[in-house]
Amino acid sequence: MVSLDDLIRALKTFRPGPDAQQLSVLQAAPGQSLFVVAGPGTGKTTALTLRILKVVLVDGAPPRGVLATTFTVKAAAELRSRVLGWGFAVIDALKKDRGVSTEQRDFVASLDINQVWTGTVDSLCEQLLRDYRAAGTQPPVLADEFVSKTLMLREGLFDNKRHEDGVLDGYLGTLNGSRWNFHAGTKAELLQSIWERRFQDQVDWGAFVANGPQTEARARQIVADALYAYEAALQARGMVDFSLLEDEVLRRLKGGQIEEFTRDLRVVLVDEYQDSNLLQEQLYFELAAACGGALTVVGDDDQSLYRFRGATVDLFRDFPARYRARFHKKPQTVFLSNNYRSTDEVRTLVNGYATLDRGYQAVRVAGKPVLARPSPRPGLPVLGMFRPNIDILATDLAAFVHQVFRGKGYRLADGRRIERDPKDGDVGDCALLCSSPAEWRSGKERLPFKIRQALEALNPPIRTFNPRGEDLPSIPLVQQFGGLLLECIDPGGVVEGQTSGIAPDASTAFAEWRQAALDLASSPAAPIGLVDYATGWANRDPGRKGYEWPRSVAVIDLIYGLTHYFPDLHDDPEGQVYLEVFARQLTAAEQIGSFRGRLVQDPREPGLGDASVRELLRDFLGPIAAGVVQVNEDLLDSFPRDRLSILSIHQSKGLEFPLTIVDVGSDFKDLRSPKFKRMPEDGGPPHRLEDLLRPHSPLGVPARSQRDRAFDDLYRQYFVAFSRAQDILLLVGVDATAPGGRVPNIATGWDRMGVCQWAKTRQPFLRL
DNA sequence: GAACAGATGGTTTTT
DNA sequence: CCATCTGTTC
Repeated sequence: MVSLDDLIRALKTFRPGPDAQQLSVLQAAPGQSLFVVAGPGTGKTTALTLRILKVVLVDGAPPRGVLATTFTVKAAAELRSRVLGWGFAVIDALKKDRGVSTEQRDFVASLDINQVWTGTVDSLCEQLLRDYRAAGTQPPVLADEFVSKTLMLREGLFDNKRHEDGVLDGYLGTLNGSRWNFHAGTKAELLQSIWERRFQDQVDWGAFVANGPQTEARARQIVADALYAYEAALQARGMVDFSLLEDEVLRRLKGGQIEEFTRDLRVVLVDEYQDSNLLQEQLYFELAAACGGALTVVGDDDQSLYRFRGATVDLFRDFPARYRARFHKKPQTVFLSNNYRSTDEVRTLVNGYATLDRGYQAVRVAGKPVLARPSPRPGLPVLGMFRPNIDILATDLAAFVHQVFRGKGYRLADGRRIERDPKDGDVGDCALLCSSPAEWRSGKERLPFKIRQALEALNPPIRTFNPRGEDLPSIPLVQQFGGLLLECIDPGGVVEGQTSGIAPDASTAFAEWRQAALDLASSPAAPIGLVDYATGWANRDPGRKGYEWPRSVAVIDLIYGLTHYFPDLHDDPEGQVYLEVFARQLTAAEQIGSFRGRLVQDPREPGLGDASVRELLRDFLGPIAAGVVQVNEDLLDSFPRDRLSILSIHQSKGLEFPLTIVDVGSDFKDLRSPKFKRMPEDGGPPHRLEDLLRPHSPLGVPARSQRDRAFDDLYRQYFVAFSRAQDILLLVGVDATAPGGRVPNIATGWDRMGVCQWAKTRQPFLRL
């Protein structure tokens, strides 16, 4: 083992050492539980990584005894690369260090940092079920989002025609809050949320079904039936979804069935703890119990954004008390408040924003310090661009971006300039963060659409990157590609016409897709050879004399064959994401269907071929066409350097941009604009779901009203958005919702009492 | 300036 | 479906 000083000396050979706050995270004894409250840009991954290295190098814990989990796949990958990268560098430096004895050198050389376990909770659970099971049993297959959505739709809703049931309809409609846009997909999502919360909140399900108000009794029973059908469908296929997976692992941990794994455990570290739910807390507590309560949690209550997915920020805020109740020891609280990301101006605005609403302070961690800066870092003022309407806003914003990244820079009134980094700066240094990246809302063009148009109209044009901007089934490329797949699999829709169980939305989209494909095929722009290729598939004609069409072909071959005629699907970043959706959904269909994603053609049994087509329509193309399947988060981990990225604030979590543009209200031109996004009057579906299920959970009913929770969520959202900025933060919106405007809006400095704090004092930004 | 009629706008985020 | 906006009329 080496000393802490040795470790820090080694670290300093390639990066600055830890600051005093980070030092207290690594100094604490391995068995000491830590509650690390880390604001944005304060180096929490750094502190976590260093603690891991310290536990291994200084305290001598075997690397395989260290377990570090985070909430997202992206964060897990980052933590892993940091642990390995710094680990190898530190080991390298120690080997060369003259102050280290031969014995110590041998120890260091013997370490295999690779054995440190990093990943998401779900990947941990999956591995535990796979590696530590009773002899002779099969590990369950994990049903990903694609599979579980498809099954919930098919078995939960369409089976027994529950989607036509008036009672269920009314019940889910109330939970949804509005009949607007209320279709099969929405219902399936609500059912899935109830299913997930049941496990996440550890709900006493029997009590929930039996103990509701009399008027709801039948509705609750139908919900229970639907979820049972979904569960049975998973079980029949030997599958588990994320909720069942975690629940099963918790059960086995409690039953001591995974001792082979837990007996080696020395420390457990959890990142992004503010987005944990009760089930996950129980998992962490069980794992920590195996190593004497050596549990370190890191997070930021102000950045908890995933209530709608079951996150309960109270678990983070109340961690010291909850830990004590379980382990009868006190965790040590450490605040990381030195912000290394942003300029003083941005930091000041972020600090002011977190404390602007009195009601919000009650849900924050007690005694949390403001973000500080060890040494001053003055920059340019925070900027605000507000315009009379969205068209002028889009034009002016496009011009601004163009001047900065393709022109001579943008000149402020005082002469200072905003310029791209002269070395390697490009539009990729800038991101537009919105509450939703959708380009359209009820047939109207939103800012992401208008900014795309405006940027493309400039010289030279700037393209945007926004794979989630459009409704997937209505993207022309998706329609053409999907239409060709349809025509190849089921020419003329003959089998489709005889197939039940295709959602009405999917049928409509299918018709559009087929038309788009036919239009493409008959247009002069049709790729050469495409028609012949597709006709070959449609006629099941191998096109060569002496060859026969195989009895069974994998549809993945068709996908790759067709891709050949759509270069955008592999060359264009957005196209790649769309292709991935088709490939993933086909994999899902393979896993749940009986034809394994294959197209069968058997002259002796014509019914078999039709059945394979039916399965592909229902399980492969149907969910994409119905809009149930969305572009997945981890499909877009890197952003093109030469495009303006448009992303939701949720997607931006954990990222930072030199120039961050936040849409604080391009949609809010008058008081008719949606209140739930700016000044809620009551809670939304996630808050209603909490109130519905928490009475039957150990968590108990939430202490705050739905409305207050809705406000809290909005403050957190814009806190995250504003704190992404490194150098320049630019807030954009329409005049009506600018501070002093008449449209109340949390994002422009209003508190929940209806007072605009930013209008009372000097505005915290410079108007452009 | 009040009262009325007809038009308008419109639920988000996702492992 | 409903709150709000806009225009018209007195």
